[in-house]
Amino acid sequence: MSSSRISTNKKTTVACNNCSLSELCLPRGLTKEELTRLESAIDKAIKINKKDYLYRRDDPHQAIYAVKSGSIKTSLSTLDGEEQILGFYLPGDLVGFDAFANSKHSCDAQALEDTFVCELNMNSFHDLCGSIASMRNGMMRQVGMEIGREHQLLLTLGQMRTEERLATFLTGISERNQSRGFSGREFYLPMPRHDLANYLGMAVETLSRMFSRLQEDGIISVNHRLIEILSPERLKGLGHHQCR
Amino acid sequence: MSSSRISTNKKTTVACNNCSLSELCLPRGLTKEELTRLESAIDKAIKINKKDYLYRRDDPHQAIYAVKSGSIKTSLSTLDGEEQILGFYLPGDLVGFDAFANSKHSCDAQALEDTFVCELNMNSFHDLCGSIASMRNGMMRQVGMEIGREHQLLLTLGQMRTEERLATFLTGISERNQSRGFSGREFYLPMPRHDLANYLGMAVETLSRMFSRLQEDGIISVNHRLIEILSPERLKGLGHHQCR
DNA sequence: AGGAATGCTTGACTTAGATCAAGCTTTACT
DNA sequence: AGTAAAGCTTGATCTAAGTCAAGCATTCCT
Repeated sequence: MSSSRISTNKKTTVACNNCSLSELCLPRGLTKEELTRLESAIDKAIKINKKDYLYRRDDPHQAIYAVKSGSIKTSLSTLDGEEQILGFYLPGDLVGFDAFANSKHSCDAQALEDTFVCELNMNSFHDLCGSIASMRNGMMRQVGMEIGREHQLLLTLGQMRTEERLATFLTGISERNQSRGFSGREFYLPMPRHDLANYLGMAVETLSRMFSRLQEDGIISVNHRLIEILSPERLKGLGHHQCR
Repeated sequence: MSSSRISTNKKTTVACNNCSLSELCLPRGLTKEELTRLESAIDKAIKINKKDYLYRRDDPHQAIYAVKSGSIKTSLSTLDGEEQILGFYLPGDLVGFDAFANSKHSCDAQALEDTFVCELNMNSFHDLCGSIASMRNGMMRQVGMEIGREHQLLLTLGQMRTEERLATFLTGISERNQSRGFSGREFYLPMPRHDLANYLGMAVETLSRMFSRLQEDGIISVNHRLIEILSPERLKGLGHHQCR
């Protein structure tokens, strides 16, 4: 009813160097001139409404996206109507590398809540990667981190029992939030139980039971999507399968 | 005893344009001059003995490797001595992208059998990516394919029952062999049951039972590691969770 | 060639987690 | 505001797959 605010795909004027995420999503060591080039190539603060798709499988690869606020999930859908969630992308994360193989996206990317992204279109991407070495390296690093995240998830799905999967996930989110300057002790999960269960390869009921268990054990406190970590040590200790 | 052949890390003189894998591992559309540059940057036919490591976690990122013959498995090891196999790399595949995140390998890469690889060291890699656009694009495509493979495995581990996992795996190997000009009907699996079971997230015993089941159903014929696919259609039909 | 170790298969039994079912709470819609 | 629809939790039951155990086949080593 209120809303004089235009809220769909409207560019705003937040400059990259004022953006709190610049240190996360931009490669370091650009010259002033290079930074200007990068900035001018980026479309800023595009809004994706909750449940809308940032892109869908088979869409042409138009851009790489940086999540500024909100969150995105990527997933594969199967012919029989099931889905497998591949990743959750939070502020500071880059999305869109799945289309590198053949210039078409190979999965869906959907907003879990109203989300703002910055967008670097692929033409500019190619230009910048061609002419700026640190840009190329920064992107390689990002792709490598993406591969690393997926390896971690494979380990989770392949080796861990359900309780350990959840414990590892929560520890990961906590540490991630902390490293971004948010609270690692208390945070909201942006995704519904259904999505988290799918991501962690278990039934919703099992996930719910594991939340309850961790709460009964006094390790966390759960209030719907608000999680408080009471004992980070014990939570982390449940992750037996940490990488050597 | 015999062996006048030196068999360790000895360069041989197979030129890239004579290599049957060139069409697989090289980006298309290089000029003659660019191809020469690439060729001279590549160390050819380095032998990795069975069970030796091509690299280990935390090793510095020295090169990208192309499997010429033999096979490589990559894996994560956990503190409690478990491992999760992340991928099997067969002739024509590229290995080593796991070190993109921080110039150190994030997993182990071990030869399943005596294996020959070609090696493109990272200095040359950076040079070539900087100066040759099609080289850059080819590498991006390869990284994208790597991400796609991992997505597929996540779907397998997250959604499929054990029989379907094996069926999907065998169909994949079969199609891959076919597309490489080998037989899609009959082939040897390069990995022991133990490794395949780990990769597919199940116990060895379960894997063995699933092989037996598929054989009893007349879908495949199993003779240790030699697999013959009797009914590709029925095998593929067991993969309910194909991507939309 | 012989023995040890590794790899694979099959059977019997157990269990972690799925499924089914119900109720309760929060959010969304008109 | 009031109702419908999602979302979440807990309990009871069932089952796919894990574990334990044994035996045979193959490869490796001296």
